[in-house]
Amino acid sequence: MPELPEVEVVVRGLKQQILNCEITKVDVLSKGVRTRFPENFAKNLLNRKVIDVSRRAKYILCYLNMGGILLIHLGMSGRVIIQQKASYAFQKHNHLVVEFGNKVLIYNDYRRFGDIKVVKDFNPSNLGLEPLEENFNVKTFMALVKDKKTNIKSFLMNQKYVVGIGNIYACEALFLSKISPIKIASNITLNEAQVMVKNIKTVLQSAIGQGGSSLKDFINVNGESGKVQNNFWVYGRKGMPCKICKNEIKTTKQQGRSTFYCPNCQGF
DNA sequence: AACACGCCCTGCGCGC
DNA sequence: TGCGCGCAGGGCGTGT
Repeated sequence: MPELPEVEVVVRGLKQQILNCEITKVDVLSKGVRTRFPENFAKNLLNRKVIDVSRRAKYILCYLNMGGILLIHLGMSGRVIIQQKASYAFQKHNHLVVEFGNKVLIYNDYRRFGDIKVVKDFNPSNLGLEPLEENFNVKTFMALVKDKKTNIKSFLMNQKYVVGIGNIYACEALFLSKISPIKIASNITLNEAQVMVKNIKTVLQSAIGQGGSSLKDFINVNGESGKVQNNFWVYGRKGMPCKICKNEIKTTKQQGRSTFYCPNCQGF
């Protein structure tokens, strides 16, 4: 599911729902997701208060009092849902239930590509620029693409350069920028970089405003779907007419993932 | 070093 | 109706 906008939507929902709330009970319902829950996982969380919720890349960071961060990554199919405790009912693939008095936070993930753990701090050295921050700009973008022999789509999706962009928003940003997904990153011109930086910010920001993209899995903490999927330019539109030039949208594979593009608009 | 690929999982839609 | 196949938004480990 989740790229930057979807994770951001979840983070904002969590802020509204569990900020300053104390963890009153933790139910571990499975062995874990991508990695196993450690022995002391539940005990570590008990009686601690959520003092802030933020996002770094596609990670959700729930800061706890007395130090430490509950770190959640949604993988492909992870969902974080907040419900009234009274209306909670077990669903298949629920892995974790964290109670905050009369509210519960549920982590559900059928593919188990997500990750949940408590960490002391979170400053990974392998995460790149936040695309919505000011230091993601033409200058930093040009510095990054310099010498990169990989194609621009793979570059955009590589979290060590720019974070938060996955398959959907890479396709969408490249389409809006009229750039071929197979263009070699180092061949990006200054003019193209300007257009791309602007479009990446716009696409992500607009998706946040629309509550994210819900293909099949994504819902926010209140169980609601996003709306971006109704407005994709190219993603998922194979064989359909380009919304700009009416030519047929095509797909190709890059690094094992589907790329959607307009051959006419993007020159490929 | 930089890059490509396979794999971790479950579920769904499609063609036969 | 049922089965097998391919495919799905991420990220990591491994190989070249």
